[in-house]
Amino acid sequence: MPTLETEKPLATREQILNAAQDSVLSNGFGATSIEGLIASVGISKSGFFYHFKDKNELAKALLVRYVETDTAILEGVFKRADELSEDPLHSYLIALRMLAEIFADLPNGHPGCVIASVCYHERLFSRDVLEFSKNAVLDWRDRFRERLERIAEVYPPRIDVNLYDLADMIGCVGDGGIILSRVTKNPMALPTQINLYRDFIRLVFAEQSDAGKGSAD
Amino acid sequence: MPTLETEKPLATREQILNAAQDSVLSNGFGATSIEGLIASVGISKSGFFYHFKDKNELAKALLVRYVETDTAILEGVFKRADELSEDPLHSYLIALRMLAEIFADLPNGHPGCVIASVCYHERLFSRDVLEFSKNAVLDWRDRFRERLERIAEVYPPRIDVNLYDLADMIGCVGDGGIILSRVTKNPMALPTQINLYRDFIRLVFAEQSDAGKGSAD
DNA sequence: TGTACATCAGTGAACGCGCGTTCACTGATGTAC
DNA sequence: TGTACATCAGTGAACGCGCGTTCACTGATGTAC
Repeated sequence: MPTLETEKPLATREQILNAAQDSVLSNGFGATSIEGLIASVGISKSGFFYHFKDKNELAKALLVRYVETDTAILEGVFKRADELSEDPLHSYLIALRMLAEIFADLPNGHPGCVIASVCYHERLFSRDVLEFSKNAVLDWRDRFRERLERIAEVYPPRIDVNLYDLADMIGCVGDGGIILSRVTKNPMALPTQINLYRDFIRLVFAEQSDAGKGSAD
Repeated sequence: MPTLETEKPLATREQILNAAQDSVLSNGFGATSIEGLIASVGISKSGFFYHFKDKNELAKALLVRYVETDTAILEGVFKRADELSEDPLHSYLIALRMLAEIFADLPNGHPGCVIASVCYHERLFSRDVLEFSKNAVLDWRDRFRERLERIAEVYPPRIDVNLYDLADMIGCVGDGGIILSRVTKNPMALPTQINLYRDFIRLVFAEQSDAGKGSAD
């Protein structure tokens, strides 16, 4: 009586990363001990060092995995938004709404941003880890900025605004929203703030005097 | 030949807190060792324990001091802004500009937010520390919200917006801006984001059809 | 003014535990011929 | 198909260092009478 083939074995390395991310985001990297991780995963200490040559290698792997996951989520959201509307502003607003909904649907709220955690432990990590972190942020900025440029071509901005900064702002509101959610223990704070950024975008680009073309909502 | 009386002795306790804040914001609390602190301050380990009964007491003192300082800065900014304009929107916009300038003038950028650091180490701290942190955020929200209410009475908001959320947003943009500044190593990212929030406020409340009363800038 | 005591701001030595890391080893599975 | 070797995914024991904390003590200053 064989069970379904869809059961996931969940590789040991992945289990370690899950336990590590949970601990790093709630205890900090310095208070995340290998001893604690192996206890929660159920392997020996040598088992850990088979997967990661040292603790710094664990941090790097954690960061890489987080950035890859987040980038994939972002790409997915933009792809679906583009399928729903060809208008760049429409699509951008839909994507933001989707992001807010994804975070609102997480049962315990957003688990925390590994990039933010790394930046508050910066003296612990090597230059390449910090560079990777920076490049991820610049990549996300570029993805948003490129869409904002396309919007600005169709909808001239109502105020003089730098599109790089406006692209950065979603990351700021996101990271700040996560902190606000955690501190106030209110998971909805993050999606609420994302929707507020969305309102800002609408005010900057839409609802011009040509009201005939319909709401962008 | 006595030196000026204005020379500050800088109490040992204050020196410890300065060294601790620097380390906590750049290494994290777990990787901040008492051994390291006493080395940089130049006292013995027992000297440290004379001032703080344990490491958690240090965290609490750090948080309390940070919140008090930040609250004082905020109160000062609002007070000066109120002296410069009686109009609630004007005053709010002036205060935001001042905040952005204060951060822009810090030579190495904002040192980091202790509240944010605490929230990314939450499992390390006792309930009262987390409560204190939460209350500080709720207090700041209230200070901004109360001003936004007064603005909304004079300038009906152009969009349907929750003033609590709009008050929270400055904190989010601030915390997110600090992270952006650190990750991209660009101290100007934080003041730039604050000015972007300021643009949002202007779009929400000002530049209504009654253009006769002059720019709010 | 002198003396007794209290408080302040620490020192110095010792404690045991847990940490990250290393090393020699192993049993199961995969591959070459 | 059998045998030899390589790789994978770990185990178990030991290491020394640094950590937070405790304890008995101290010299300088402040206060009571």
